[in-house]
Amino acid sequence: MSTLSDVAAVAGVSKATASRALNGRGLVAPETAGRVLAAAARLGFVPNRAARELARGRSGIIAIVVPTLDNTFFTPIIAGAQARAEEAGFQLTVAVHGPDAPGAFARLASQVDGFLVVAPRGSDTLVVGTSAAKPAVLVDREIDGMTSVVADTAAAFGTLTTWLAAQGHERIVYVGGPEGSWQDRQRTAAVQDAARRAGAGLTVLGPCPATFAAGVEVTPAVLETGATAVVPYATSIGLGLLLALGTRGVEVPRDLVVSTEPTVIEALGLEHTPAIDVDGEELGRTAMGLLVRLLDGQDEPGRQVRLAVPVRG
Amino acid sequence: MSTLSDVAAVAGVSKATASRALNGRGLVAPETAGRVLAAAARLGFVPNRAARELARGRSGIIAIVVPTLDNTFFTPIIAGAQARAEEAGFQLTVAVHGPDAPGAFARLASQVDGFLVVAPRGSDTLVVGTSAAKPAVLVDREIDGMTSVVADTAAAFGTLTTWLAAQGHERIVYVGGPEGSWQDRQRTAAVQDAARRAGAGLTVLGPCPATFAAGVEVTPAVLETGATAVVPYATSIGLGLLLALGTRGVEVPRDLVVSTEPTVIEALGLEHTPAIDVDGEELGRTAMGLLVRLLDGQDEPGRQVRLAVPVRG
DNA sequence: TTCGTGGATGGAACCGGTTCCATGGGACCC
DNA sequence: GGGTCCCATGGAACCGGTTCCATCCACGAA
Repeated sequence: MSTLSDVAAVAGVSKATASRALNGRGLVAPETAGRVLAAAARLGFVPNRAARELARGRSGIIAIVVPTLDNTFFTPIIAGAQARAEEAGFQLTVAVHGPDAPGAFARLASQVDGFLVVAPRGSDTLVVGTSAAKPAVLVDREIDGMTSVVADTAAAFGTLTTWLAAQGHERIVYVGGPEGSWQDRQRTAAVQDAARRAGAGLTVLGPCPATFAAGVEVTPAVLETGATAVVPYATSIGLGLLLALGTRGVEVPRDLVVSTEPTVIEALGLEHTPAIDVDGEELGRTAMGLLVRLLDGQDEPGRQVRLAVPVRG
Repeated sequence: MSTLSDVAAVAGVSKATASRALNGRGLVAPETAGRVLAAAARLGFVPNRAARELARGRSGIIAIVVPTLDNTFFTPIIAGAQARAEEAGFQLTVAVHGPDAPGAFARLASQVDGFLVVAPRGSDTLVVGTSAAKPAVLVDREIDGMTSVVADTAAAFGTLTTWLAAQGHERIVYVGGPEGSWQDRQRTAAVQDAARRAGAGLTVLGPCPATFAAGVEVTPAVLETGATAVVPYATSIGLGLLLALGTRGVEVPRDLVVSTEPTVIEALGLEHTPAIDVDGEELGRTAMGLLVRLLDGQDEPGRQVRLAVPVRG
């Protein structure tokens, strides 16, 4: 492992100049910079992260805190954040916050430069309090004063409901998400509003955890309403529904339309089925982008970004 | 943020002694150590990770490299590894290796102390070569000379096949996993062996990517064989099968038995359906445990651990 | 009493970068 | 031609720990 001193020696300059040349800061003669860069390349120089962190007083690590890894809604977010972090020269660590969220934050806070917080549930004050120690960006939820980025699924659910009503569906079911979910509150309101405007009957079921099993379980209740269209909170719930409907001989979408996401439609060859298309990677990427700006002081906390969510009718 | 110097000053000792007391190494008089610990507690001292890394020449970070986060087989492994890493005082970063696996390794290698490698596919030499720079533990795959831990699903698949044959199934289908998968080779061999011994007819389909959509797609081919039992490589494939069978009016398990995992059985209320129960968290925990021992020099590379996988008939 | 021994402690070097500050030299202007 | 200013560069301090080595002290043995 070669060090900065080695590079400096080979290039015939001091450590100080070598450091400046490699970081692109400060003023270095182009010719000198070229020599340093060449030397670094030849030696395969990789800066020692620990030394850099110590000198800069920054860890270069960002933590993304998610409730679980078992929900495929979160994983693309992580992937997107990871990609963007790498571009910006940060490392990402994934922390799963179980029941002991505050404890987990406290332990991490001194180790990282900032947080990406994915906390769909839990009280506002808890989220704010635990992530106050370091700059943080809230993902897919909004709290006043906190920087956040959300997929505007509420609007998408509204559009989708309107579309269903326009297709002649007079009885629609919305299967709600987990208890206390911020997004569920938004979506419920949007769906109710859209149904009311369109004059369609709406039944709201739930709360339901965002799992496959919950979708299976809620199926009888859905059928009981006599509805011709279902809008489930999450893809996992929708899959559970589809599976349970299949075993009951209910044909989709002939007997009942179940809204879902494009990948499911494609996989199953469903037709005449509406879908919303949340780009989780984009969500993660954007959130990380905001956090990097916060850390660089290019942005003040509190900015709220909404990403449009396409609806495919 | 208080530093070691602060702690030393408060305790009335030198930095050297304070360090020794806090790390439990070297010899420190019990009375002195007590004073240092008390001072540290009072000041809320948290050692600066970067400084410690720099001095020790160890980063304290371990990377787990997975092919994707979208497969729920990998995520519990990460969770288990994460838990064990925390116990041992390591941080875990999750790296997703896309097409550029060697590049990803090279960039990471200088930043971390070791690797957990989850590489179900890809050639042996590639895996060995890319992870040779740092101590590594291979997860759910075996390569001579590398430390590894695998869930012995091959044995479980064999047992399961035997059980199916004993239940009277004369025609069985095994839906194979992704092309080049090490586990798939093991499982195929085990299933073939068990079927032959039991005198049951076996059709091997595939290769199939471990996705939901692949399960849907393979369904017609499965039905065509006239088999009464299917053993899919992965849970995701099995779910696709179940879904597609439902839409075709094939009742499970009356018309066709589909082996799966316990959580699916429970969710769907399936009966008379065999399941194998891979404990992903345990896999991750064990792998991390092995890596920690490697890093501490308590173990030589090359140890291979197999975890038994229960079969529920 | 003195020497040897070993445990507790402190001083200081060191890990590998970053950055403040001082210095030197060249170009430009008067 | 001389003075000024600015830019490129180097020296050295510093980030906050760890650890080698020397020192000091107390105790037991000769």
